[in-house]
Amino acid sequence: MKLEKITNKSGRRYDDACGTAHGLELIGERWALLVVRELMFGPKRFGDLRAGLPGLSANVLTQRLEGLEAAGIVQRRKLPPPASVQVYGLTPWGLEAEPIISELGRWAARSPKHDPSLPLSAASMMLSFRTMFDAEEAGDASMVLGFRFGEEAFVVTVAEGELTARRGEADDADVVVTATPEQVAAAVYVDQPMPEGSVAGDAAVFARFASVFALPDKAVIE
Amino acid sequence: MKLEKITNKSGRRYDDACGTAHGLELIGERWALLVVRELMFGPKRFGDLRAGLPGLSANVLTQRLEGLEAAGIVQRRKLPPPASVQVYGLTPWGLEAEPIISELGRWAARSPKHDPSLPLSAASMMLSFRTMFDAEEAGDASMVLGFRFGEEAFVVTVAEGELTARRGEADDADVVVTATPEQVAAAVYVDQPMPEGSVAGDAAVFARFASVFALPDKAVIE
DNA sequence: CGGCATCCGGGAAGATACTG
DNA sequence: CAGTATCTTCCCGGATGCCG
Repeated sequence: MKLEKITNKSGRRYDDACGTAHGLELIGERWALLVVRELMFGPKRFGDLRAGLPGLSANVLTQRLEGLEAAGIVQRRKLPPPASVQVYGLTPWGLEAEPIISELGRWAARSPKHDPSLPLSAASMMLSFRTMFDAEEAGDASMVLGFRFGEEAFVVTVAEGELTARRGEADDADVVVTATPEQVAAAVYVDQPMPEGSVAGDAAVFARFASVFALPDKAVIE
Repeated sequence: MKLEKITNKSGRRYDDACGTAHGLELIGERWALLVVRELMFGPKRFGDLRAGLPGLSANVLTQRLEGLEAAGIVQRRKLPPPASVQVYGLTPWGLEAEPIISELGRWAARSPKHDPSLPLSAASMMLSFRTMFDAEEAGDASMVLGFRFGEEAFVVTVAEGELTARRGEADDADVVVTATPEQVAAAVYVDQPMPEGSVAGDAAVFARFASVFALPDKAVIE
């Protein structure tokens, strides 16, 4: 009694002209936006993506990458020899999805149910700097920090009320932090001390840096 | 040989401290963000929600509303007699999700695959005004428009480079439009003429109004 | 090892019918 | 009108295995 259900090419559409609905068709599937998040600081390999997204299985990651590539958000490239490795990177348009991630993160951080003690990827940590930076509080502070999370290194610059964060080694940093993303989050957002020896250089700079971030107040529901 | 899979109360978490990941747990399920969108201009009844979301079945809507209520995003209220009707409305925090919807919509409108000829709800149309308003283009224009989509009526005001849109009857409007959301979208975004008799009042005002919106350029992928 | 196909169990989404 | 009950379909997540 199978009714032939002529599958209309992809049964699960919203059929809605609204841009938001179309956005959900593009990046609304489970894990999709987090894959984009992981690529926000540059291309990554399949395995490195998995490392930043515990719980995401290989077959689902393959599906998401296929979908994102078909949508024009992700591009697979082959690094030139001698690397000759396949990597996945965002297209310029994909890169412009950052405000979505930021707004969603800023809003959700106010949830009473948000648990900041869970694991955190390096990309999340760096993006949260951009999202939670308080230009007012920073004033005219000027500093360069290096962060090293295992293999991944980042440079964060604060100057003229602006914060920039990018992948890369810090050559002229005031302070270099070698730790886990979770430890940095605890120090910056919950004012916990960093482990011994994890902060190399001017510790006062790191303390000042930590002071220019603040989690938003929790939303009051009733 | 079943391995006891101690189901941790809700098998599908992201286990990620990132605010974005938590946001996806709150409003990342299918349809959830669109339900929030439909409530952006005020509380609605169950059936009216369905009307704005064709394709969403009753049982799924029930699940979404339960989830959103548990998360503190939606509140069910009972209107005072003689209405005595149950409605669903956003909490103050839920209302603050609008930037997420806007950013997602603005970004997705640049997708090469976006099809603006699909059906459109009244709430989507009104939100798109807020999202796509070009203050620069508006200059010092000042006008009041009324929109009527079947039962729903809205007032849109442009003044001092700002646009406001809210539910309500337009008493002092320069022009009142009675049409479908799709027809308005075609007129505003694709410069098509409105049907005969759908624009009551100063037609020049509506023309000027339509000129202060523009769809963003399509993203170039390669 | 990285990338991807395949099989399977569980659960969410979708359609329809039914109830107060 | 506002949901609930039920059934089917499909997606997600885990395991395994193939191939470069």
